[in-house]
Amino acid sequence: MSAQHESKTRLLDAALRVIRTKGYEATTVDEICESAGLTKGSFFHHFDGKEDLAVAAAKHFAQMADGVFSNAPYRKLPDPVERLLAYVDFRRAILKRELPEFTCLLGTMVQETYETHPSIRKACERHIAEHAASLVADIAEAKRRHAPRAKWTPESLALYTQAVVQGAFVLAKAKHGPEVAGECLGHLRRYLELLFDRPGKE
Amino acid sequence: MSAQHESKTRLLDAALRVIRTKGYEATTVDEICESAGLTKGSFFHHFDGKEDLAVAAAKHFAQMADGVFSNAPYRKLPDPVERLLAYVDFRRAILKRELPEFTCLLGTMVQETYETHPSIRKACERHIAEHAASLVADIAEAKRRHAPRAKWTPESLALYTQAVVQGAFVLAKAKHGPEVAGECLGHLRRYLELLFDRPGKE
DNA sequence: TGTAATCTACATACCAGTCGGTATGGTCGG
DNA sequence: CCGACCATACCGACTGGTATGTAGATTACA
Repeated sequence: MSAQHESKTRLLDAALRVIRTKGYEATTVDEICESAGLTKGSFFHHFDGKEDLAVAAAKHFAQMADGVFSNAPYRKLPDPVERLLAYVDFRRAILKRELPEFTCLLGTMVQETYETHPSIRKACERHIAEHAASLVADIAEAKRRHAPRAKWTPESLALYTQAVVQGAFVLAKAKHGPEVAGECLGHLRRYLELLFDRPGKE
Repeated sequence: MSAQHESKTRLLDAALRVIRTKGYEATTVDEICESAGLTKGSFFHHFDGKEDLAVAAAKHFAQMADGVFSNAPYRKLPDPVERLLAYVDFRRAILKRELPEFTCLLGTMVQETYETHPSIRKACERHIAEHAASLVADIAEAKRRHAPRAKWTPESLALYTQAVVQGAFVLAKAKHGPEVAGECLGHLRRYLELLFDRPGKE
């Protein structure tokens, strides 16, 4: 069980690396195999094909991300607003690495496949929605305390944070550097401070 | 001059349609030719290759978008804050059409090509930056009037609006519908209202 | 000894780009 | 006005390379 899973995991890890760098359509099965140190025979033993791999890679990516965020130290903060702001700060801190290491596989793949590969699109949709949902409880609690009569819903604000993150990645890729993404997250933080009556430092 | 340009324009228009639907790597030259009602001979007469086409398509898209925004009626509003909010509303109004008709060619292409096709990446970067720059004057004036001491720069806020737009498109593709994008633009509008001391309707 | 995992070599299809050729329309000497 | 010439636009069959996926043999292990 461990050996087989290790190979499958190696292929999935390789898929993350390559697809995040070149996109889904431009990555070849051969390249993933080479990057994983395996051959095509092994690949097609574990996956039905490239599309099946993409769906599995989306899940793999989501599990990895979920591990990172749910174990992050800021999760222990007692106040929901603090946790929310710390989430943004945490995302910002991640931007130090290389572009393919901090950008989102789901956003990358869905842009290419939303009309042509429904199964990939649905996988990306689901995992993005799940990550957004993991913010809803904190947002709902923060709203109850600081903006109970506001018209927006916690769900829409959670999705908005994801839109900012995805858009920040697009701009970072365009500018070939993470700085612009950091500034975007700064604006997102300011918005949250304003919504929840934090007298930001101006 | 007109006949030749018409063919080239037909190819560029076709490229916009196809690439916005399937992404850059998945679109084939043959498909663009067919969609334009021309043949490969004509294609390679007008463009050096697929990459050259992508750069030209980025410019073509930017020119088209520039025409839409600079001629939009809201541009005549006297107050810079009003113009800025109306820009967001205008973007929201555009979301009625089909996904490939309102999403951004530049954001789509740059996600795929940022590491592999520097010339395309640079074209996307430039045209996104130019569009953002077209908002800076209004933002700067609004800031001078309503938030002169705020720490953020007009340039960073302009880029932030583009990040939200790009991110909204990514989510719209994931959910296969424009509604979520509209809600994201609603949050963006609220942020601008808060920054410029508009007492939003809550 | 049988099953899952992996390998090598291959088949099949497709795609970017090429190439020789045709059509059109303008220019210029006579 | 005529006809030789030329440049630009366009055509479509072909090529070389590459991609996904297949098949059958081999290994590892239970």
